[in-house]
Amino acid sequence: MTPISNTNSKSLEPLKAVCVNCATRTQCLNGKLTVEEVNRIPANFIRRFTLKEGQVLYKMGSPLTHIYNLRFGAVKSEISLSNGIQQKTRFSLPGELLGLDAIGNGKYQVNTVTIKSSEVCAITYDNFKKMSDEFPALKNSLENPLGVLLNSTNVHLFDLINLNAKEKLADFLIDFANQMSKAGFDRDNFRLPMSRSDLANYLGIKIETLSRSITQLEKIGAIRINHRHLEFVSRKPLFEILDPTELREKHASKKGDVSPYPLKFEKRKP
Amino acid sequence: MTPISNTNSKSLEPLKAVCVNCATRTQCLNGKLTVEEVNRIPANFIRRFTLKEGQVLYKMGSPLTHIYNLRFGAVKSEISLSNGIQQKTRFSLPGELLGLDAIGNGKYQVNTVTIKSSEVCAITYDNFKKMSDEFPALKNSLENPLGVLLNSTNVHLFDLINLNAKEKLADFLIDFANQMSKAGFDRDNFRLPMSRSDLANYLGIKIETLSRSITQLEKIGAIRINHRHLEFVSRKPLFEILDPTELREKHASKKGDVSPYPLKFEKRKP
DNA sequence: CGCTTTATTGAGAGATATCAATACTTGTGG
DNA sequence: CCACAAGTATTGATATCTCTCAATAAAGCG
Repeated sequence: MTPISNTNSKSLEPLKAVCVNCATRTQCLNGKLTVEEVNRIPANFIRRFTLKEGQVLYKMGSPLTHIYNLRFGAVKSEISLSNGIQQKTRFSLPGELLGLDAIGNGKYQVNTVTIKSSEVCAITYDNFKKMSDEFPALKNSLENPLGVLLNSTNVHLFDLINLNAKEKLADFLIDFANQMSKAGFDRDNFRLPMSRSDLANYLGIKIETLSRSITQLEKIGAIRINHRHLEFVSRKPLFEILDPTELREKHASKKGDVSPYPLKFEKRKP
Repeated sequence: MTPISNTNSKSLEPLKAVCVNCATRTQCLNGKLTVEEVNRIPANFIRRFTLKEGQVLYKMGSPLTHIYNLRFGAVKSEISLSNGIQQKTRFSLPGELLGLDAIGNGKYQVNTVTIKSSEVCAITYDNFKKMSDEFPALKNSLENPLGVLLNSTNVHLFDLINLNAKEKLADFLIDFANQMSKAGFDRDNFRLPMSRSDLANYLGIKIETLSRSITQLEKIGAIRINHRHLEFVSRKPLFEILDPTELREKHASKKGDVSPYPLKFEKRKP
């Protein structure tokens, strides 16, 4: 795992072409700019480069330099303590910003490591601020992705406390498939980018427990998993695991505003 | 629990006096403004009011209107699902901003409820943006508290996954005592503002388990608890619970930059 | 003073972790 | 091309921790 500065990074075409045609631009920091404005961004502000699987994008504890946009590939974020303990906090797919964890105190709070070969754009935080000064549309454009990240962290926290192993897995699979779909992949048939070990760690369970949960979901005819290849057979049993009383449909289906929380626990109220 | 709009809220003195002398101003949204600038804030932008214990400041799902600063008291934040399930996500003390959870998608993501009588300042999000336009010092002033909140949520997430009940309690007590101290209270002797039920829910354990953990910490001579009154007898056994190898001292004591993570797990590396 | 709520304690049940054995995958070198 | 080694995943048996259920005690409140 080599830090970014050691990689053979090279900028490609002139910036204009790069950003304007980028598939992830709407989710990127310049998403609110007009095409004309994007073309005025100084070419040297944006660096684009590739990373091989297992390479480190930035390290926990190092000072905030860049904010990144993941264009292709997949990245895991992990807290990494000096005694070797690691906690996976997030799996990121194309279109997602990386580095927001450093906004709070100027240091990155996690390691980010590619889990497949990836392509990333980088802008320095300082240059982004300069852009914010020039383009009013960018004024608060970090607030929103930060807020979105905060919300999704809170959902993860909720799930960790309130779901058992099988439910955690069902919830994760549904959610991750949606993210895959949003990133342009098949929602029902794809390759999981992370190892069992990383996934178990993320879900707060041991790999043996994860393995058993996978077996259970296969036995009820919800999914088929072959190593990292995942196929959804039927989502219905997954939803039933997460919501035996089928409250989900009732509540989620107004205004298409789906609650991020699994509705189970029909039994008792704490 | 009555929403804020139903409370008899009245603004007090003219704004100048209010903000300039406020003990929590440095942590507030206007913390980066000069005294002169603060005095130019339109008086009607800031509303200050009191809430009795158990009153709702804002409700999950309602549209973002205000950002709040807690001046006195204590507030709990909770996810609240339609089937009655609740998850406490945070306990806030004076000086903390409230409402940041709504930045992500324009709706508050939690209920906030006072757990003792409190005093709060409110500014509408729109008016704050107007202020941001006028005062360059405010340009990115939501980014930082958002980032700080994100980081503290990630620490909470780490603890929930990696600590057992006794460790969760020890970690919480040390951390909360520090927050109390920062808010101006005695670090070693104070009244816990939350019920056992709320605390257990926050820690992701049942009240019986919490009660047993309290008993254990009392038996090893770390604390004395009488209902909500907490007294620290010695922090040493608490740190030993969280870090049997005493790595914490070694690593935390350079540059006063204390790691937010408890260092235990000297045994195995996942 | 009784009633309701909140907290503590005990005994047994249940879920996940731990330890251990086996199978499968991938890569290497003869 | 096969044999072997190293890493990864699955499955089984047992241990451990927390939950659940239940009883009791203490505190707050009308």
